[in-house]
Formats: sequence, structure tokens, C-alpha cells
Amino acid sequence: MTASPPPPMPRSRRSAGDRRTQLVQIGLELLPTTPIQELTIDAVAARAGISRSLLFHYFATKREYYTAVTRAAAEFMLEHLLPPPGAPQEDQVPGMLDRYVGWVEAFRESHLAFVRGAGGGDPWVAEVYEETRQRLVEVALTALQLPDDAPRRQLVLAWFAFAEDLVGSWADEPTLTREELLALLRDVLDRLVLRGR
Amino acid sequence: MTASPPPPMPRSRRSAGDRRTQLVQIGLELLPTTPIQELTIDAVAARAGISRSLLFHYFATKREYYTAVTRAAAEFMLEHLLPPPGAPQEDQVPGMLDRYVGWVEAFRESHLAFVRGAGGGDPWVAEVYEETRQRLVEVALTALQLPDDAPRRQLVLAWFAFAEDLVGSWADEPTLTREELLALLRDVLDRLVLRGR
DNA sequence: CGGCTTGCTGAGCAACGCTCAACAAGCTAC
DNA sequence: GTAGCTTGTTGAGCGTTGCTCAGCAAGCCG
Repeated sequence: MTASPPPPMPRSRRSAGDRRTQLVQIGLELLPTTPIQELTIDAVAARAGISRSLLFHYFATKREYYTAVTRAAAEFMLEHLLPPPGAPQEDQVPGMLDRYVGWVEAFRESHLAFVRGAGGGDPWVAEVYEETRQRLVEVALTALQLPDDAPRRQLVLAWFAFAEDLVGSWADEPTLTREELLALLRDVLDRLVLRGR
Repeated sequence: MTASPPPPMPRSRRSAGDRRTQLVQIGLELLPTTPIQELTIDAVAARAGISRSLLFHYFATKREYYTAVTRAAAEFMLEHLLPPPGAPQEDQVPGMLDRYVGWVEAFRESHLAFVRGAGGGDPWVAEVYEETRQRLVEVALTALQLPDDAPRRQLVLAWFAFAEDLVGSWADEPTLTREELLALLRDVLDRLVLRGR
């Protein structure tokens, strides 16, 4: 069953950095198919062609490993979403929204795995997820030139939950055109955020 | 550590139904403190004063056990939220919303555990959660006397995500009065749902 | 008392997270 | 070239946990 997929591997020696990134990379590859918590150390090690022990050399605990993987996934997504340096103010939020929808369309399963995994019991993973959301809110509020106070932050965070859910189900069953979806999301955000004005 | 809390128990013999409900009950009690997936069979069995094996007699697998617990939690919440038989049409949605906020205020941790656990990797638990949301949407749409078509359903579901998130963070840090919160939620729902009219 | 159903247990297996002592690949120094 | 150091790497093994199975025993009937 769990036979030897990498048998001809002459078992080379790698630098510490290389191994770490290789292991995280493997985690990212496995993430779409496996709920991150159920990722077994054995499977990852086997796929990397190394012993279980070595993985524990790099990541003291299983949790430490998959939070590293989660963090890498989050970083990857953020890089994709954040507006490019020269983008004009008023295009930043629409741009991010557009790229977000594109992201979900492209990486549907992986993204779901990330979002789902976020809620999934483990506080460390949830924390990474929360950090990501917070950073996105900050960017959005500055782009909209709005003060970053607690009430507005709550609203925008909740709107994120709204957008995440809607885009997710829309990707499954597109009841709107892509443009209608984007317009709807923007509209709801505007109304929410301009409320106290 | 995991010593014997029920030592004077003369280990009585119970009916099948009794045991089942007792075990589910224990699960419900442990749910607020422990992410449901991490609930160990040993702990539950110990708390019930029975052997591991017996638990597997009633629930063939661990998953089967905690989905039963999750389902019980969902049922409990639904009973609390659904409008009483005689409620007038136009009060039903506001009433449910009001009770929902009350629910979160009262059972903050348990509820979070339920919602979080829902996303948490396990498809079976997610399914129970999804069923619950679907039922609530049905009730809401009939109460609002609106047709139950796919687009509207998606919108209301997404609005749920919005409400869940907002009420959750509001309970942590009430930046609005309770009435303002309720009004906001109702207003957003109305605008969303009347969109296509 | 014998026999039946059925709630219940203990021993034990396999998988998995994790530890630890030791090996060996690749480098530098003499 | 070989001695010696660093450090990437491993195998054996322990404790926990999900799960199985053969069999015990509590209550009931004839």
C-alpha cells in the first residue's frame, strides 16, 4: 500500500533551507486533497523521501509544521491579492476584489481547504487566518481613505465573511455574471462602510 | 490527571437508549472546552464511567460519535431559533435574529465551537452545519414571503456568514447597541433580498 | 436451575506523534 | 590522505489513541 514511490532516489543531502522549503512545498501540494490536520507526518516524509525523524528535526511538532504550511499559503494569497505598488487609490479595492474572485476560480479547492482549515479547531491555524484577514482590512480601509476604527473594522471583517461565502457558492453555481457579482460586492461594502458618514 | 471523577458508581447496566443519550450529552458538555475533533474516546468513556469498547458498541467510529453530538447541538440551536407556532409573519425574521443574538450572548463558547468545528476539515460535521443553515434559510424566505430560488438562497446564506461574523465580534466588543446591531442586520438583509424586485 | 438476550469489559493490534542515540556526508586542516 | 569537525540524516522504540474481538455477566423467561 504505502510502498516505495521514490526508490531510485540516491538519498542526497540537502541544505537546511532547501529541506525546509521542500517540506513546506509538499505541504502546499497536499493541502488541496487533504484537510491540513489530517496530513500525516509519515505521508509527507515518504513523499519527500526522508525519514519521519528528519521532519521533526525541522519542525519540532506537527502543529508547527502545518502552521508553517498554512502561513505559506496565506502569504502566497496575499501577494496575489495586494494591489501593485503603482495602482491608483480608487482602483485598489475593486482590483483586489477582482483578483480575489479570480483566485477562488483558479484555486477553488486549495482555497476552500485554507478557509476551512482556518476554522478547524486549531487555534494556531486560526490565528494565521485572522492575521491575513486583518491585513486585508487594513489595506482596504486605507485604500478607501477611511479611518481604521473598531466599528468599521468589524463591519469590513464581517463583509469579508459575506464575500467569502458568496464567492464560494457563486463559483459552484454562477447565478450572476462575474460583473454583477463584483458590482454587488462593491455595493454592499460601500453601503456598509459609508454608514457612519 | 485523568483520574476517576465517578468512583462510587456501582457500574450499573443501562438501556441502549439511555446510554446513547448519556454519551451524546457528555459530548455536548465537553464541546465548549474541547474542539470536537480532539475529543478523545477515552475521555468520554471515562466521564461516562464505561470502557472505551462500549462507546464503540454504540458508535461504530469516532466520527459517527461526534457527528451525532454535532447534530444534537444543531438541533438544540434550531429549536431555540425557530419561531413559535403562533408567531405573526412579519415578526418571524426579527424574532429569529433577536433570539440568535441572545443565543450567541448566552452560549458564546459553545456556539463558537460549533461554528468553528463546522468548517474544521471533517466533511460529515460540515454537512450537519450546512443542513442547519439551509433549514434556517428556508424558514427565513417563507417568513419573508419570497420565492426560494437559487440566487436568493445564495444571498441569504452569504448574509448568514455576515451575521455570524458580525454578531460574534460584536459579542466580544460591542461597538453598537444591541438594537443598532439588530437594525443593521435586518437592513442589510432587506436590501439584499429585495434587490431583484 | 438452564438458557437466552444483550449490555459490557479487557486484552491487544495498528497507526501516529514524538524522542534519542548514533551514523555518515561533505568540508577543512594538517 | 587521513584526522576531525559540523550537521544532515536515520532506525529503533515509547506512549497515546482509534478500533477489534472473544468472552463475561446482568437481567429475564421457562
